[in-house]
Amino acid sequence: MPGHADTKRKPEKKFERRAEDRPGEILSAARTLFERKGFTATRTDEIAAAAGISKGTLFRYFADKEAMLVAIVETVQIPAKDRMVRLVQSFEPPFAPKLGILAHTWYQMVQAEGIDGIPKMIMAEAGNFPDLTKLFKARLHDSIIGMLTTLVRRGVESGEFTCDDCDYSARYLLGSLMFLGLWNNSIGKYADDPMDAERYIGIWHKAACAHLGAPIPAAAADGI
Amino acid sequence: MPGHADTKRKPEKKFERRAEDRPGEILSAARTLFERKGFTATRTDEIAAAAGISKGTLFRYFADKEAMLVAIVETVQIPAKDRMVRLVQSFEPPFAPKLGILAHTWYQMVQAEGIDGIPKMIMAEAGNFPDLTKLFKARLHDSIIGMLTTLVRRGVESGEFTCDDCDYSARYLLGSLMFLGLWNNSIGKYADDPMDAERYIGIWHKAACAHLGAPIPAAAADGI
DNA sequence: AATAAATAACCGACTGGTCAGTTATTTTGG
DNA sequence: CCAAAATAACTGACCAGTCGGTTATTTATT
Repeated sequence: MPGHADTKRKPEKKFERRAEDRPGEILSAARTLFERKGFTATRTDEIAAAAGISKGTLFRYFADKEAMLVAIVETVQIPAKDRMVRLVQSFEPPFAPKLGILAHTWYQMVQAEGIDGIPKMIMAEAGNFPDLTKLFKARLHDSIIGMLTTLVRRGVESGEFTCDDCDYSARYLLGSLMFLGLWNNSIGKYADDPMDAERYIGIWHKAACAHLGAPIPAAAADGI
Repeated sequence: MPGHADTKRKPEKKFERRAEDRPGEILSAARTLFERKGFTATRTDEIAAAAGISKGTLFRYFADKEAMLVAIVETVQIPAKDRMVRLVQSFEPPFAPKLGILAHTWYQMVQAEGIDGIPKMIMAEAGNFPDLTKLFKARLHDSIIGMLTTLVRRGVESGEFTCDDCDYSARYLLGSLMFLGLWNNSIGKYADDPMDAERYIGIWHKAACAHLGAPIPAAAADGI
């Protein structure tokens, strides 16, 4: 039946060999799915389908599912963090308004890069993937905490801030900001109660300045 | 070999019928395991073993695994929340020091009740169990946010606080406090970097007071 | 230039193991 | 003796990762 009297055979390729592009395409597909459904809930078949390849091919390029997430962290999230660190290094006093810039830039960046949901995912899967968790902590969290601690210290040295526990203040600043993404990618998302990012960050900035004893910049709640 | 000439058989009951106590025992076992390993990672066989019964019996008393978690939320977490609400209702100005009492009491309570890790669990599983997520949000989170919003409003009315966005300030206060438990039950736990609760809460209290424009009570960082 | 041989990319059915929930059977106790 | 309680063996769905076989592309040979 198929092809009956059809003499001129259209070769109709079944696939193309595009080894160069595959890893990137796989990671892009995986990132989108991880972001939307979480790590465990994302099936490797789905990643393959979204990347336009078969499941077998997936494992030509990555040892296992976890390796895909590790690659995303390493190729997207860590570079993004590095950009933030460089931005903060360029800051000069007064630092109070810079905190707002920092938060807004961070938020815009994770949105643009499609990595908004990764911290929630890592926290959710921490018990199942301790190695990944340690990677995240060592290569991302520690480095961000260091950056913030330094920023607070510089503010104290310049006389702009007061703070008697810079390390935990940095943890508090990061934590209270991270909460926005954690909430919006879990309960906020699945119980239909997302928080408005600008509004939350506005409060965060105001509270951060107050905590550090700095006068709150007039336009604290404005964009960027 | 076994039993050979042992004529006097010790009946040695295989089980007892204790329908009254089973649900509570099951929930207690489940709570401990959920707390330690998370919801998905906890096997129903483990719960049964910990409760000293067989797996089949588990499903005589609970429709499914999710029902066990729902029951824990309803019988332990919601009552605990109600106690907090009652505590807050009893507060009189000045409210600034009461915020510290609130945070410390909350922390001690969740520790004592063994429900410290539940919010992290709910967030982690939000996508897989939307009904549970909505329950948590409607019966716990909304009610806590309402309580905090009212507290902030009362402070504003009494002239102690300044705040132009009570709702999001309440969300911020709760979120930044919740982060402690989220962190310590995920990355902090599995990457060996738990935060010191007293120290974090001390910072939280100081920042909260600063944000609300209230003088920081002298002993802000002290226990209770 | 045509074709054969070699290689690397790719496919998808399959495996092995896991686990929530079910059921046939046994035990208990009034 | 019988109904409720409990057990233990079972089922069926699920899914990460594998493997034998297939196809596209490159290289070698004439």
